[in-house]
Amino acid sequence: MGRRPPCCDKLHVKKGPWTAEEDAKILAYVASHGIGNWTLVPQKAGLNRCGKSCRLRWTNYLRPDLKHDSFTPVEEELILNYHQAIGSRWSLIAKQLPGRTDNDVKNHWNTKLKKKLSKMGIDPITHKPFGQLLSDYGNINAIIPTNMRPLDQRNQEPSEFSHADSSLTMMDPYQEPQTPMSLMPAQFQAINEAASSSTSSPAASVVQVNLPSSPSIWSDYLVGDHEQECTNESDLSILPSKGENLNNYSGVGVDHTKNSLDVATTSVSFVESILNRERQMELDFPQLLDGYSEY
DNA sequence: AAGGACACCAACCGCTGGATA
DNA sequence: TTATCCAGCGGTTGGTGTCCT
Repeated sequence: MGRRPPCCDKLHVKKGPWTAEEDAKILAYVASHGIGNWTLVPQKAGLNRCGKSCRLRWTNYLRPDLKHDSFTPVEEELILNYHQAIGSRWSLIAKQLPGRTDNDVKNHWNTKLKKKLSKMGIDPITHKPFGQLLSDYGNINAIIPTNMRPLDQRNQEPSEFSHADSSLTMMDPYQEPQTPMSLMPAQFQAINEAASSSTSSPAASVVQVNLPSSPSIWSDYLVGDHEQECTNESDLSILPSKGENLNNYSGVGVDHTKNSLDVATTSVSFVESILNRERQMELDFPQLLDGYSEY
């Protein structure tokens, strides 16, 4: 690809907060012309703004279908569950929340939900308790093949930092989930398929393993709150029934017939999930790695 | 009352992939 | 096939309001 020129003359366009007058111009333009080529909008609407800036103002603030009130507990729970499942794919998550934009969801996550999880002692990236992450960290040596360790460590078996419970070191990432997520809508299959079809983020490949595996998820700590909030049928309709097999939601090319190992029911660590997943990919798709062997 | 710390969120930046000439 | 344009995306920044000392 050739070098892309700037979308507008950045030195001479206005930046910063939008005025009511500018908003009115965008609204008037969209009302009469609809949404089309945003690069032409500033010129046609009489705005001294970058077209991209106009598009963002419309999509994130002016669109008539947007909600401007605060997030409800149900919306928050959905965001948390989707984030645990597919990572920071804000646009995909926002599509499941009518009236919310990816920017809204992202901001709410960064300012509220991330901190909320941290305060509860849960890592907002992996959605696992910090204590478990620390113990899993001690097991890294145990799951790295000997020939991949630094030379000076190859004769060492699991280090002194290893978790006392050896069952954690041989976890099967495809094991059955032990605890249903309190909110996991039926649309999840679709969203997860969308996530898997995208190549822009590595999250999906990790998520499909990570999603059903943790019995210690954030919502375990919120049962009381959640039960209070979800009192009407429309809320409850999106909940999996008690004991429902959440493998239905984990989709994305995982062969759950691999659950033949009768392993402990404790969860798989984030790192283990990645390493196990990569090993499985090597077995399933050896041709994918052909090109890398030269480097 | 002042001002520093913090929280919130609108807006920007830079990158990517799809469409098209 | 290549170059270009555009929309969409996620990460980051900066302005503003609120709280606390």
